[in-house]
Parts: sequence; structure tokens; C-alpha cells
Amino acid sequence: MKKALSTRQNILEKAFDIIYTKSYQTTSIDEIIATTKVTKGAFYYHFKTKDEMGIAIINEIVKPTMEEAYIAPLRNVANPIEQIYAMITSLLLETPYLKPAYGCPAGNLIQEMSPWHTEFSKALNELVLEWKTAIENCLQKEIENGTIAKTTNPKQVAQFVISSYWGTRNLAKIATSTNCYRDYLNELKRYLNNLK
Amino acid sequence: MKKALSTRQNILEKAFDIIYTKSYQTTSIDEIIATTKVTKGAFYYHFKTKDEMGIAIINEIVKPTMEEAYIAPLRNVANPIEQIYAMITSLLLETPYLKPAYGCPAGNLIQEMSPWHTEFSKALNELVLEWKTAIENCLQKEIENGTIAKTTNPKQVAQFVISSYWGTRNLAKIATSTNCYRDYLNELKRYLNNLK
DNA sequence: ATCAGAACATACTAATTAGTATGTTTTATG
DNA sequence: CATAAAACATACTAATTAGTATGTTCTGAT
Repeated sequence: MKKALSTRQNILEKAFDIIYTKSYQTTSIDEIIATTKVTKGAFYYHFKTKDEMGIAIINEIVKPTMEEAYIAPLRNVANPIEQIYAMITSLLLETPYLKPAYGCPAGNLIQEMSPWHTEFSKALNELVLEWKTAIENCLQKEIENGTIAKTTNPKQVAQFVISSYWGTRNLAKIATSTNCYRDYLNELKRYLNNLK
Repeated sequence: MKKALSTRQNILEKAFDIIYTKSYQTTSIDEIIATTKVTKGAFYYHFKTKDEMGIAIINEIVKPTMEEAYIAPLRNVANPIEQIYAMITSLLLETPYLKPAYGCPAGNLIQEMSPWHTEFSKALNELVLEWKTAIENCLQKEIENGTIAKTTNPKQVAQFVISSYWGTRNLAKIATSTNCYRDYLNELKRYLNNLK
């Protein structure tokens, strides 16, 4: 990678880490340049404003990461229902960079940036829509295969699954144990199996 | 009400309104005293610090409001399952002070204050636990009445319902319509009916 | 009516904030 | 190797922040 590009990438990655643990609003440029050991001149050479960096983090860090962890696992799988459950289990319990206490990176940004920063909302909405569509397509395939009831409404189920995951991540921020994950996952399994 | 107490109450209510729409961290004391027309001296007479005011808002504004809207409707009802659905519908569609674009007051605070402000987390955790317990008790009664399957796990279902509501509120912040509410509610109804 | 403490008012401070002005150094290209 | 632009560095600014110091006014009990 060209050196200038690696400086930029370094800023985005380190800034994401800080923002994920302590929110966008409370993360200052000074803190970012202190941990990246990049000067203010360099920072503002790469990003015109703090918000421009924020949008870049969503598009260049959060989006690709989410696509890999949330969407790719749903592509071309034999048993979608099982895969949806496996993916969410993996996200909650086996994805090392997602910590219960820090919530969901995208969820956190949605919570703190909407409704005032429309640019952020737009970028984040794309992310969520992508995930939702992937789940809907999964379910549609199951319906066509005849493995789940024809009366199943993929849009509704996708909305329901995503909401419950999103909420679980938020609630886990104040939980004192991961019991809430276990309870949630057990019930999610029951719910998904009932679609059959 | 004594005049001093009404000053205090006025600060809490106005501050809550601002914080609900634009977050705790970005709401400054100066903004609060400007909208309440209370001087800085008066503010700091009633609250030693900003965080002390934050905790007071949770305990004296958010908590009583939530108890009325989230918990009271579940007490001593004939058909708990229907009541859970009715309550969530009411919260999403008919509660005027809860706006889709601003999310859930408690949810917002959880997202932005945890995990760093342990005092906030503790106060908010009490709130969520109260709601969860109320739902669990509801379900337990249904099981005893024989109206839902004995294999139903109240703890799990309560966790699932709360998570999905929490997540829906968060997702609605970036949604462009209330269709996501409709989809969610339809699926919630299906899910709850399947418990029977 | 007096007077002590409750309740409020005003003017300040020190730290932090995003962003800028004005430089110097690196790097690629002819 | 010269040179222009890209990439970075340093020192600043103006605004905003939570909180304080030092008052004045109001209120209820004696």
C-alpha cells in the first residue's frame, strides 16, 4: 500500500476502535491523532472535517466488515434457516471484535447520529437494508424449496430477526452476564424452527 | 408544589426533552439553563454535577414514565398474551411522546452511557429488569391458566420480546417510514400466537 | 421584624473542542 | 536533478464546555 493511503487507513482503523468503545461524539480529533501518532496537519489533509472521517469509517470499515460477517454467510447456503441461527450465534458469541459491553458498531452509530446527521443515517440505512435483503432472500429460497411454510412473510421475518438481534446487542451493554445471549438464542431457535 | 421543587422539576423535564432528541453527551448545561430560563447558580444549587442531573432524570422522569407505560398495563389483566401485544403496539404507534426518529429514551441512554458510566448503567438496568419481570409474570400466569404451552420458557420469551422491541425502536431511527413498525408488529403477533 | 439558611444570580476560569494558517518535507515525474 | 504537487508538521484561534467563586434575594421560623 502507498504510504499516504496507509496513513489514511491507519486513522480510520484506530478511530473506529476508539469510537466503537466510547462513541463518536466523545471521541476528539486530538485523541485520534494522539493514538495514531499522526499530526493534525496530516489528519486534515486526509479528511476535510470530523464528519467526513465518520462517513469514511462507515463506508470503508463498518460496511466491508459487516458484509463479511453478516451477509456473506447467507449466500448460497443449503439450509438457510439453520444458517441464520448459526450466523447470529457466531456474531454474539464468537466474533472477537464485537464485545457485549460495547454493543454493535453500526447500532451505536445509528443511535447517536440519527436523526440529526442525515449523511450518517443514509450510509447506515444502506447497511441495514443490505442485511435485511440478504435474510429475505434466504427465506424466499426456503419457501421455494418447500422447507418452510408458504404463508411465511420474508419481509416480516427479516425485520423481526434483525430487530431482535439489534435489541439484544443493546441490552447486553448493561447486562452483568451473557445469560441474556443464551436466553435470546434459545428463543430465536424455537422461533425459527416454528417457521417450518 | 414548593417553588424550589418546581424549579428542580422544570430542569429535569426540559433537560429530558432535549436529551431525548439529541443525546445526553451533546446537551450542554448552558443549553439547559437557556431553555429553562434558570441561571447557572440555580442549576448547580440543585445538582452538584451534570451526571447527578442525569441520574435524577432516569430515576425521576424515565423510571416513573416507563413504569406507567411499560409495566402498569401488564398488571392484573385477563389475557396477558393479547395485552403484551397491545402494549407494544401502543408504545410504537400511539404514545405521543415517543417519536420514531428519536428512539427509546432508555435505549438511547443505555447505548451512549454504557459501559463507561456505571451509575447510569445500574439505574438503567433496574428499569429493564422491572419490565422483563413484569412480562415473565404475565407469561407465568398464562402457563398456569393453561392458555399457553407448558413448555414455554417465560424468561426466554421475555428476553426475546424486549430485545425485538428495543431493536425495532433503534432501527426506526433510520427508517424512512413506519412500515418497519407494521412488519414487526405483524410478526410479533404471529410469534405470540404460536405460544398458544 | 429579624435573621439564618435556602434559593437563586452573575461573572468568571481552565480545559477541551474542531478547525485554520502557514509553514516544511517527501515523492513522483519529466 | 529540478520541480511541482502531494503529504505532513507546528502553532495558533475562537468557540464551547463543566464547573466555581462570590455575591444577592427570598422565605419561613422565632
